[in-house]
Amino acid sequence: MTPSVSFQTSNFIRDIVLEDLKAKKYDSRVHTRFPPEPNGYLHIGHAKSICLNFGLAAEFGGLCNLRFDDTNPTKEEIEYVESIKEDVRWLGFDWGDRLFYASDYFEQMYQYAVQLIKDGKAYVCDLSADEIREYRGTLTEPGKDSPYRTRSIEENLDLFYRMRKGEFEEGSRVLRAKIDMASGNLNMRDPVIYRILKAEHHRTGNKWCIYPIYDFAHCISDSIEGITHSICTLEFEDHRPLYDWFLNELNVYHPQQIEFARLNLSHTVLSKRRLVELVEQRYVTGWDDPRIPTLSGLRRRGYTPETIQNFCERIGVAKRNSMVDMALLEHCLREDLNKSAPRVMAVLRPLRVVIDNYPENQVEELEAINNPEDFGMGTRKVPFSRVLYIEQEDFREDPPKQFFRLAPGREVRLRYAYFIKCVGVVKDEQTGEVVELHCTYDPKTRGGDSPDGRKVKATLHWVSAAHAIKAEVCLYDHLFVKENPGDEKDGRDFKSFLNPKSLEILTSCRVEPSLAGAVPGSRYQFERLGYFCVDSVDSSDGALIFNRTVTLRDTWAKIEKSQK
RNA sequence: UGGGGCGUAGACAAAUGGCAAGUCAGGAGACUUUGGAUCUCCCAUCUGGAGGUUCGAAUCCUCCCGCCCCAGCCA
Repeated sequence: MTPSVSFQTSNFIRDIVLEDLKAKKYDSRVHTRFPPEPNGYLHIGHAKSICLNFGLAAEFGGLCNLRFDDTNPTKEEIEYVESIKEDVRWLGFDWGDRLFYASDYFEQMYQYAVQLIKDGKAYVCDLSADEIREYRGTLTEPGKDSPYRTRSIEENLDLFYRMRKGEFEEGSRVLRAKIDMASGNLNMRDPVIYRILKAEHHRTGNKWCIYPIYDFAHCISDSIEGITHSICTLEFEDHRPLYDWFLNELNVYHPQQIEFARLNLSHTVLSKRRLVELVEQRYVTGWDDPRIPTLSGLRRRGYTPETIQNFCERIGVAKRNSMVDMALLEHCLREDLNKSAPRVMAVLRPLRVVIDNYPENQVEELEAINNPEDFGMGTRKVPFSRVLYIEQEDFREDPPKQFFRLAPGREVRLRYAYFIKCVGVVKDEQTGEVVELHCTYDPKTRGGDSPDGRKVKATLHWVSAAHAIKAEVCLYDHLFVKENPGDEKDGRDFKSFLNPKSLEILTSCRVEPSLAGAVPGSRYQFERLGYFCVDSVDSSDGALIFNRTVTLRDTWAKIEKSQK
């Protein structure tokens, strides 16, 4: 449970823990938990919570439990618990032997509910769901007492027991806490704590037909596990009085609930509802589509756990609702990959180049550095020959101002190879499209330096046509064109902001031969283009498929854009 | 019109009555065999607003304004 990223700034939760430690509260223990409901895939918003909870525990020599909040059998599935475990592990955290389920505590919770009844603090209510809503009142008007509120303890005990036995229909009765129907906090107006659900639970099977509601189950689970700091998101702030009420009435160990603002990321969506919609309605290919911010999607896209941990540390933890710029996530990504990804040359949109004065059948093996940020990663050989491919966008017949790359009559460097000069342009007679370039090379510039000290303004990447491997490359862009697609004011549905260019598939790419056999999931920097990883689902030895994780910063693109 | 929160730069975010950190974005320059990386500099006379307390206020007090959450037998 050692986080590979260390903290740099303080946040209010860390401050609370520090104060508690100083005051020797909770016997100086720090024990947190990450409590997902197994009803969906984890996304980067969950990562913020995971990093916070596990990170705090690690920082202060404490413990963090993984606990599934599985109190609603109608929505939860085993598939999700497996994916959640995998994602937490992948992110870099270890819950040791502390994998728990709220359902582990169902019997204890039942006993606690009985205790509340015996103390006159809970009652069985026969009102229908609609009636309960009516009796609850509104935001500005108090509710009114249920006619069943004054049932005797004996009757309540009997009815609750029979609810458990399955004698009643779903929806016919619930157990409610007896608190205050006039409270300004709606959660305190005699909240339901048990409902009848005749559904099979993924862990307890058909043992139960009554299930506790979140508010009751969560605080008790925290209490049983000896949690010290129960960290959750802002929308539960209103539930804290209830969390405290149950634990006080039950007179049991009492953790403290602390709320923080959930993550919002620009140009994407992080709500479970919207993610489900994108997946189920096939706007994306699945939960691991590289364009969505699920952990499985980010993983397939080529993100590293370190990047995500680092990002989560940088965004901080506060109570203010905010929207983090995707550019920050991408910055963390580039920072990480720049240090670790081996460099390689790949041409996405090939333009054929013939070196007229290069011997027809000659092949040279030129030495290339694997990572200029880390010479320990060594060097490799790349083949050079008479016919090459360069990137289409690296040539302009009529170069605009500040375009330093190849143009008729202009000399540039081919990385690790030679200076070449463009001496001829072949066009398609029909379309006028440039289909081939003729160049000459200067043999004295082998390796890329000229003995006479003459300079070139650009260095291009290239591959040898005869040696390159064909590959497919998926180019990804933001899934949404709008910064906050979740803002559906004006009546626009979030899906209307989908970016039609979020995926572009290039099928005629050429990559250098060293990439033969590249293993799925491995990451590379394609020089001058960006970071790419071998797709872990669709790629194979015979047909390499790369996902573009993120582009390199592109100063030229910025200049070009400002020229328009 | 009830209850609970939150307002510091384009985006995040520190500061704990002592003179507005840091990061991203943006701008300028240096360097460069990746227009990458790296380095340097610039980017809040000011903390939603107005008053007040104080030698001193983003921090304390008062009033005002704005934004978010809550009326599931979801979590």
